[in-house]
Amino acid sequence: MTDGVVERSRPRDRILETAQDMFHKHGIKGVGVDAITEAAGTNKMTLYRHFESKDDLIIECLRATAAKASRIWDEFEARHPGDKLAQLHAWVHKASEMLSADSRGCDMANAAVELSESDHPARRVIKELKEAQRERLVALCRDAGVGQAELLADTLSLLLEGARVSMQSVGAEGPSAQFVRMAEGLIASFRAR
Amino acid sequence: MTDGVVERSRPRDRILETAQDMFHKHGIKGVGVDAITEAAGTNKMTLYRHFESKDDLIIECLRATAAKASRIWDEFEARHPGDKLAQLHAWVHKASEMLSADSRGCDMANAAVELSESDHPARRVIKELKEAQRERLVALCRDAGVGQAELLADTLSLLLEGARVSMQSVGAEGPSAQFVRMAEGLIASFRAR
DNA sequence: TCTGGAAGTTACAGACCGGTAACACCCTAG
DNA sequence: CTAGGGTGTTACCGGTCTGTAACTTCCAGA
Repeated sequence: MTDGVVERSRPRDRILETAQDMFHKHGIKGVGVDAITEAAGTNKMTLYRHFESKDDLIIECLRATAAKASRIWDEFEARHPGDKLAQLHAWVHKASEMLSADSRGCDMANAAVELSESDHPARRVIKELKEAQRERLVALCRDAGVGQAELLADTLSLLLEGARVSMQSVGAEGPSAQFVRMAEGLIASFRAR
Repeated sequence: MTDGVVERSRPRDRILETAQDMFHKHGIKGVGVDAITEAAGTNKMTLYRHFESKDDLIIECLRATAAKASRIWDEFEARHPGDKLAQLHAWVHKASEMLSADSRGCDMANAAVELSESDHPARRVIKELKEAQRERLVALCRDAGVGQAELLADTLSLLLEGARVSMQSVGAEGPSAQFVRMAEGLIASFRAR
């Protein structure tokens, strides 16, 4: 289960899943299309029959990642229906859980770092997806009855983004280890007002 | 003054300065040694006479960047001698200033994202330099008389790291726009205890 | 003025990159 | 059974990458 996703499903799905995994682990510029297709148990021609270019594949991977994240958000609502504050705490808990489980951070943020050309087609996609996530967190904070919901959401957002990138520089014993304490403290402090 | 640093100084210095600039703007994997030497007004052989490899050059660039940052810290002490709280506020102000002036974030964090191989020689250097910066911020918070200095320092650190990476994903109008408000609010809140 | 070392020049090696052409194969729908 | 679309295979293109070899030029210090 390291790199080779060779279950029998349709080649396009295997390529997408494998590419997501490899881009995440090794970075976008650190993985060639040959390596992806080989790990997906197929070949380069099949990749280019399903995706216009590597850039196109990158974009589809980012969309797939965002869709996964969206499903996790749906779980919060399913587990704590109507209780927005509980959902916010679930968000903090889940974020911390994912920090512990994986040290390669956020695919979209990493892609934004790697794809420095300002006109790269993936950049507008990254921006769109990140903005959607931001709005969702703002809405959650607002519905949880917190004053200054935007500010709390943005602060939590920066904290998490920072934790994910700090993990990659200094490891799990660095500042990111205190993420839950920071986030819970902030929520309490904003609610107290 | 975009890329070409062709003033007459010693080739090694020109290469180092140019490489820093180009790695920062275009990413490490986005710049080849040929492009660096050309922009530095020299050639590849000269580069390899002064640096063992591209990896070695990367490491020297990171050290140079950290040295620059260290000089900025020294300015805080020079401008507000003894007044640690003023220095902390100066840190916030300077951080925000640098966020506005540049949207490519922290070279060390970016390098950690790009160089995903866990045994890359630059990784331990990044960790060392980042840990030194963390200790310096912790000391500043402690000397400023803040309770829970470590927690404040780590929170500020994650906020800034997050702001720098968020800037690259969603731009300057995103959550990072509130950095000063967040940081000042945190400092006030920690001091109130 | 002579000399030694630093720097510049050209060419190249060997690997990898994204992307394409041409063709053989297989499996399923009709 | 047959036709056709999806898939696999091989070879290739032009470009870029890090790194090296061999040679020339330049310049400062004795």
